[in-house]
Amino acid sequence: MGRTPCTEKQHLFKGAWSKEEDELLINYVNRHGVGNWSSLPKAAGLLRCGKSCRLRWMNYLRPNLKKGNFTQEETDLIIHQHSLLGNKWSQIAACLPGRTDNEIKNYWNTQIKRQLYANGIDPVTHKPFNKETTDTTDPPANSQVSEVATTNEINNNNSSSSFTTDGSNQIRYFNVFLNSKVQIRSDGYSAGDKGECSNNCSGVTIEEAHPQINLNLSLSPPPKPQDFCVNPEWLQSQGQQEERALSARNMNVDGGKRGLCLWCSLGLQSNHACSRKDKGNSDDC
DNA sequence: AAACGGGTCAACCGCAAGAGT
DNA sequence: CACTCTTGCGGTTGACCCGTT
Repeated sequence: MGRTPCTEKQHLFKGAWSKEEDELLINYVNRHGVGNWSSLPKAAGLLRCGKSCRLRWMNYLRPNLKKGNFTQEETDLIIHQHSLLGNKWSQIAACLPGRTDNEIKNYWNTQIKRQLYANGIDPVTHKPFNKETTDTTDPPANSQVSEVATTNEINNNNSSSSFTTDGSNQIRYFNVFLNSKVQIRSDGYSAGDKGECSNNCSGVTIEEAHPQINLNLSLSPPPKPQDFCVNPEWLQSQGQQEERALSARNMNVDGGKRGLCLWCSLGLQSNHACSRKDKGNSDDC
């Protein structure tokens, strides 16, 4: 006997939530907390399936949700985390307090992905498109992009001059993200609803704590991806260090203005987040 | 002003994993 | 061990918005 899909249950609403439904759900959760989602609708007087209630609460109604456009730091962090985790939206969301997996997924699919494509970067592998490989959804396992060095390679050499660069934006992209060490939480992964991940990053790098983890950007997920996440402030400081290092070595590989955000450094000034309503976060651009 | 098309995002669907019985 | 139930996740859909023609 199969389970009856909640959508097939009679007398249950679907579609957009009304203000009254929202209030019923909020009032119930405020009084009783989140317990059993399957029994919650009936107890709260809602004609919705538990799944729908949970989704509404998690993605829209729960407190401390951040509304509005993504900041440049958040965007950078999403791309970086995606390069490590792939489409593990919930894990990426855990590193961005107040953001939901659904929100991040939408943002990725509607904006980031398109911009990466436009700039010749495969959003799946985070590598430049291989000229011989047009199927980006399933690149050959042994495909290599000669210009790309792994994080380990870069860190071992401690210099971004270790791989060939013609000063392209793509190389700049990899300098930014591959040189960013990844922090591992000391208390394990427990971000969940509170989005507390970024507050608890310990500052231990993957190389130090998990030397077996392959940081090469690829389709393959890391052995235990939920174990690491990036502190935005720390990532930003790493980016500043990178800028200083490049300056000291006279290696401003983007060939342009210093202090550029990722999008500008990729040559995406015309249509990236800086030109959005939240551009106050990216004055440097 | 209306039609059209592209972008955005809330919500749904199916699946998988884990817990409970 | 087998089955059901619940929860959570990722992919997809469709309504809505907005700019363009």
